[in-house]
Amino acid sequence: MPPVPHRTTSRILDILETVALHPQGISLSDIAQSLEVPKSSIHPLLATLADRNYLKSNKKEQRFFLGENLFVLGNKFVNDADILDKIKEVLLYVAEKTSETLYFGVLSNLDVLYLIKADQFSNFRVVSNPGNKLPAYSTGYGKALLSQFSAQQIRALYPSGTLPQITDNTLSTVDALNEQLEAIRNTGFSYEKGESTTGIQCVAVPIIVEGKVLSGMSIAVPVFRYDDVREQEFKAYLLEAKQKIERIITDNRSQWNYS
Amino acid sequence: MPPVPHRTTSRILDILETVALHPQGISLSDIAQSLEVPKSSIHPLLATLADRNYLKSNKKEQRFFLGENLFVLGNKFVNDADILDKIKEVLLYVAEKTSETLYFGVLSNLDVLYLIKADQFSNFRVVSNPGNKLPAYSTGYGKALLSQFSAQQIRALYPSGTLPQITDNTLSTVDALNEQLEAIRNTGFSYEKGESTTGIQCVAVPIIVEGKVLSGMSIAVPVFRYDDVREQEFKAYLLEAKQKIERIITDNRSQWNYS
DNA sequence: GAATAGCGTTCGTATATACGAACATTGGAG
DNA sequence: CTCCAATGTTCGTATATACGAACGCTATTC
Repeated sequence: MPPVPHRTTSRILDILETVALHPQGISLSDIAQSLEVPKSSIHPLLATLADRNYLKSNKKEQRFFLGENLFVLGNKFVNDADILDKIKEVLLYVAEKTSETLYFGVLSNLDVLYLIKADQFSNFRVVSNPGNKLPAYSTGYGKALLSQFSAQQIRALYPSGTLPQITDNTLSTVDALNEQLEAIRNTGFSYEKGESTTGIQCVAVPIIVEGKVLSGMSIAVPVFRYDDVREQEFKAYLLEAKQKIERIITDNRSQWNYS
Repeated sequence: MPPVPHRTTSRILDILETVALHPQGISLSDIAQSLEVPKSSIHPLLATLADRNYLKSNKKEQRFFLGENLFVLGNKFVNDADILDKIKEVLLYVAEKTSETLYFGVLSNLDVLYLIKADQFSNFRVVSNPGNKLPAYSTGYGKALLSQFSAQQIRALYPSGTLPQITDNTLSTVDALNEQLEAIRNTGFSYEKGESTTGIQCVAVPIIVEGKVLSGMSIAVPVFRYDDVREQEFKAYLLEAKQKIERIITDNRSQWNYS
């Protein structure tokens, strides 16, 4: 933590995030207005970011887009170490056995960040849906990740006591969340029923290494393919995969820089 | 172009790129030494980048790594529009038909940037992954992309007249490159024989929309699976895919912000 | 266990940068 | 065709920031 956050650095990150929020492009003036800073203050920053290909400027339409070098950096984050490849193999195995979709990710502040998605059909290695974030309390593996915190800590993380709704089924209160987290700590399994995407149910487990919840994994299933029998099957595969992955992480501890 | 490049912005990008070059982590002092700036100058920048999760600091080992939010931004670059998904489908079709690996990418300065890779098997050790860059002159589709420039322009882009070697087979002179580019302009096909990865041959085509070379696509094949008969087959599939992709781009012109 | 070498951290001041206002340019409306 | 309302751009000065040196901390070495 700096004495105060470095202003220019914060602004550059704000700029990138603002541009990211506008896939159709955004003008210098709109960025300035959105950040509540003078146009002239961010003008040189934008010019440099564009010059270095971290932003792309469409000069005709006077709009800025994200630049290719962000893609390059973003991929370096996951591609350098092969530990994620090994984990993906485990996920693919379960995806093939169950014909359902597996997710693997970590906690990023109060959001879950999808690092890997594995399903039967799109098993080529393009960073696609990974990279998305969702509020942790609204997803199966998000709740698995939150289970590392005590009820008291959870209350401190969500001081308002209420949780913004994503769907009709999203948990709405911190008390309800804490109740589920307690169950997760006791049983080792986390459940989600259409709380982030209507029509999708999940079972999830936390990945725990040396007593710490490092990441989580979930299997996502359309409601119409979900029943009690299959749930038992999913849980068995999840447990098997969990152990494999915890072993992989233990054996490659130095490569784990994701949480 | 700014009056002069904005110093702080440049430094932040330099920091990120320096950290990216050190997957095993790098200390504040080493970053400072590498950029030839005082430690105290970048200290607040690093603290802010880490605080915002664009860098991750391992405080025990005093090392910095790339942070998850770079992954988030990098994925926004490709995920927002579904145009790349559509192109991916075309590549996957050819990958299945030929059982070989397809690449799709764009020019980024003098490098080729891999945007999509499509192959049948996910766990194969691969030439390159999306997000990687290679010198354009050393790859099949890189040469396809360079074919949009005249011999004179190419000489201006590589003023030394010589090309750094990647493998034993990399083209070594700009004259040799220009000779091949002329052939590409005439035939529409670009060839590579182990010039970036020993043992891999490529055939590639440029993707041309409204007279402009926007991107390129290649099929990468181990030498031992490559022969004249298959080459004809590859070229037929590439032509078919090229037309499909050019159509996709034409129909989704507004989504194309990649080059 | 003392000494050392490396690291991150702090702080006052020289210096680069951010700001606001005025200017320039473009596209669209009347 | 003219005007207007956007946009991006420039420039001098107030201001935040970068610098260098000194400090403190930790871990390794002898």
